[in-house]
Amino acid sequence: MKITLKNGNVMDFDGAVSCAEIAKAVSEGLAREALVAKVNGELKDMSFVVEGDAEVCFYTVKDPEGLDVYRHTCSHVLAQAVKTVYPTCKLAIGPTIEDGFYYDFDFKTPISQDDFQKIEDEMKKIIKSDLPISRFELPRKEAIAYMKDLNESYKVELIKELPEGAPISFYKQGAFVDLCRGPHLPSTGKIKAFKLLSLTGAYWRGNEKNKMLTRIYATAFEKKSQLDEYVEKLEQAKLRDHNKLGRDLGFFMTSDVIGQGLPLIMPKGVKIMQTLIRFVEDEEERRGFMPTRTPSMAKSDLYKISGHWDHYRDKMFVIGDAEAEGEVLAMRPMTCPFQYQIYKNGLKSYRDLPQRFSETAQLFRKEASGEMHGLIRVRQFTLSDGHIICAPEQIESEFKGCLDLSLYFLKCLGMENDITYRFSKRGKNKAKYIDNDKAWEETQALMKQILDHLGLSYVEADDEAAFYGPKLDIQARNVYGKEDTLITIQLDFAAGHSFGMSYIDQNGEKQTPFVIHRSSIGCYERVFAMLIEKYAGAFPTWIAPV
RNA sequence: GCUACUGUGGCUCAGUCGGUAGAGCAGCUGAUUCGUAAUCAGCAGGUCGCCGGUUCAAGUCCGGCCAGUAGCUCCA
Repeated sequence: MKITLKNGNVMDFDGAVSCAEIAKAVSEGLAREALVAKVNGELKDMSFVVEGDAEVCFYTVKDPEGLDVYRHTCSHVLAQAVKTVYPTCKLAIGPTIEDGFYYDFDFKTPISQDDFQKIEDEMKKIIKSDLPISRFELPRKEAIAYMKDLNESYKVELIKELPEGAPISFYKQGAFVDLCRGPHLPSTGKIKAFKLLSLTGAYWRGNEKNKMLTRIYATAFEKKSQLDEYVEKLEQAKLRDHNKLGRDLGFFMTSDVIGQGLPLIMPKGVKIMQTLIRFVEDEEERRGFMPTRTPSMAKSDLYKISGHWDHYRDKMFVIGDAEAEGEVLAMRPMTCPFQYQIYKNGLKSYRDLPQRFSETAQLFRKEASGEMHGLIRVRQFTLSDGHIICAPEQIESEFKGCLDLSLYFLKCLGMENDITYRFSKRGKNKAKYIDNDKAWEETQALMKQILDHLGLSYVEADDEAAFYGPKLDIQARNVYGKEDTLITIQLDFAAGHSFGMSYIDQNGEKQTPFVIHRSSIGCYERVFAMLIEKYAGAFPTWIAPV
């Protein structure tokens, strides 16, 4: 049978051979270095036996595929070590992630980072023993019984949800067996450099209704020097962290008695934010936006029309008691419904459209207590918000105008190359969104069409839309590589109808306009944070048009 | 909200088995006058996050709360 290698060479074998044997036939070096093989497009263990003609290529720890398998095996070593030290704990899942891997455990008694040394020592023993790793499959019934015997209830749950007919594979190293699709390294001794990084909580299957498990984050590299470099990189990132640097430089502070998510911007910080805000407002005006100044709170009546009362109430600061005072006000989480009132003040002709409103506003959102972070996630924030009320045929050009404006600001800030686009759509849980299937489908299709016309490369994300429409998020990464949204452009298909907005078209007929909800800067505090990190606190003379 | 951790002078941190606070840097004063960040001497500076409990005695033990960090969930 013929084996075609990556370089095009074809090798002949008599009958079935394992990937390891093929590698050995190529060279001793490859046999030593290869960690995993791709056979006809599928990643396989080195022990996988090829039974017919096939295309085979090998990966070492220097390849992304190899490094991924290397880290995944390391997560099994972690699991084995934890099971050895804490035999009563249960295993959940242990995938690789960017820059490392994690494993989720359900411990009988909580552990702390002080226990890391013990676990790392045990991992070193497992690696030193160079345990061979072997794969085996079991039929569903036996697989479930097997994991039940081991009291691994999470694994039982996982097996039960595997599709009918899918192979149920296990990997065994020494006395330790774990349910896993694989592939894995040939033996534990291949791992050279690893480190446990942090200990956190994580819900089983990412659902907050489920039990909170204990997650150990870790990473592994080919060489100790690369590991040290990575740890050093993390240390360096900490020095640029806006939450440290911004406080050190006197840009902002927080106070126990003021509250979570309510940073105080200090004089030096205000100067920078103020310069930025003035620049943005001037540019908006230049591009035909009309400024408004609307209240920071309104009666619940307004939010009932907009849908916030039904879809967003748990995120709002509600003031007053309806029964005692007969009136309930709420701090605004968005400016939308306020500006619509201004549009509605007077009859509009098609000649008036598009109407572009802008406002630098303070918004208030009751974020859950654990979600606040420096200037990135706060309960009161400032944004240059705005709405474009237009005729349907104007949507595309207006959308493009919004994007142009946003990109202009980012360019002035030197961030034009730092951003990514995210097209956020409605998800399966329809209860979270305004109920109108047809409008959702149409609006999402329209938005996709606009994005494609613009030639944007974007990631599509389900179940991340605003409750009233799909959105384009313009995101940037913080110093740790975590993405956050800086600017959004949303299509609000329902606002025209729900607020009774209208205009008279050329035929003298009453029409419902379309609404684009957009921000020039989605959150000045967050942009400020990103700038502190980007420029390590040493701001260039960027607050000048380019 | 959930899990884990943290909270001592402006900053970085000590504080052992409970015996009512300590260092370095910064600051101030003086000396020195050039020391590749940080020369020498002296001085000053603390409701030990807050509230309560145990105790003869709490920074230290226990409970509650507040705030911060990592992550989960959520999100601009």
